[in-house]
Amino acid sequence: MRSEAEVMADERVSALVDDLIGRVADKWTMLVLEALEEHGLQRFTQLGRRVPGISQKMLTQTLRQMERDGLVERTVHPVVPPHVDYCLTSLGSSLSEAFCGVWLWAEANLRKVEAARTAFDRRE
Amino acid sequence: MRSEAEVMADERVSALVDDLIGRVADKWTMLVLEALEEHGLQRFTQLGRRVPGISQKMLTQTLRQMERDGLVERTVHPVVPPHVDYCLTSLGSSLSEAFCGVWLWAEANLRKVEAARTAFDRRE
DNA sequence: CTGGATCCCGTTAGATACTG
DNA sequence: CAGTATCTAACGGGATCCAG
Repeated sequence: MRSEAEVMADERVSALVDDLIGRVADKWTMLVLEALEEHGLQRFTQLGRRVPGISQKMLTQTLRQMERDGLVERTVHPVVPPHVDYCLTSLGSSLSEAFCGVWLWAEANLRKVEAARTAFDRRE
Repeated sequence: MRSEAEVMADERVSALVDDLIGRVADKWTMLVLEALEEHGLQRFTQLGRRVPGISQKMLTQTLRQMERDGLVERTVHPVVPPHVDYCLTSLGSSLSEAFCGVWLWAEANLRKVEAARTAFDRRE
């Protein structure tokens, strides 16, 4: 049988996991992750073009967070004009791989979701 | 070779996929999905307890959206006091399965992320 | 009493302009 | 080029209110 301490430890851990999921299951994080995975090392502005709809602010913020979480490596080249590039760490790569299933799901089930939406809206 | 029309169609599709990812890669959606997958059919309030930190407002909103997208089925029993329960559709189940890799990743790499964070914060 | 809608408020995202 | 600053608009949380 499991001790009370073990149960409490598990609860703390799953709270942390939920927290991490909350961080990582974010629209921009996923999209940036995908852009970095697909096109490899690239610069800030390139990356921005690869993630349609993102603002520079959210791009900066998302990249900072991903860097802090160890998903992305940021390299500053001390030149003028400034040159900064980003690439996935192995941790970031592994997350991207984990997200692969979601991408496939989205591609495969896009039509079903659209159908469900129109059916739902009609029902209103 | 691919016609211009095909390329444009692909771009529209990938925009739609990005959009769908944006909807589905949401903290609360993922957490609700997981709670429904793990505990099966359940009522509004139960579900709320299973997703720690969610407000009733976001629970309602998330469930409505998931219902509209065909991920969740909502059943109202016309009794007093009201009884409403929710369960995953097969589409919802398949998404939950697709997310499975992310959950495993989060559990497996929690420590690495924490380490990366403290290292990053120390560097400041 | 449950499920959920509404209102108010603080936080956050987005657009634009500006800087080293 | 790669951000930061600023403003506004939208969103999330909490309390309250309502219908069955």
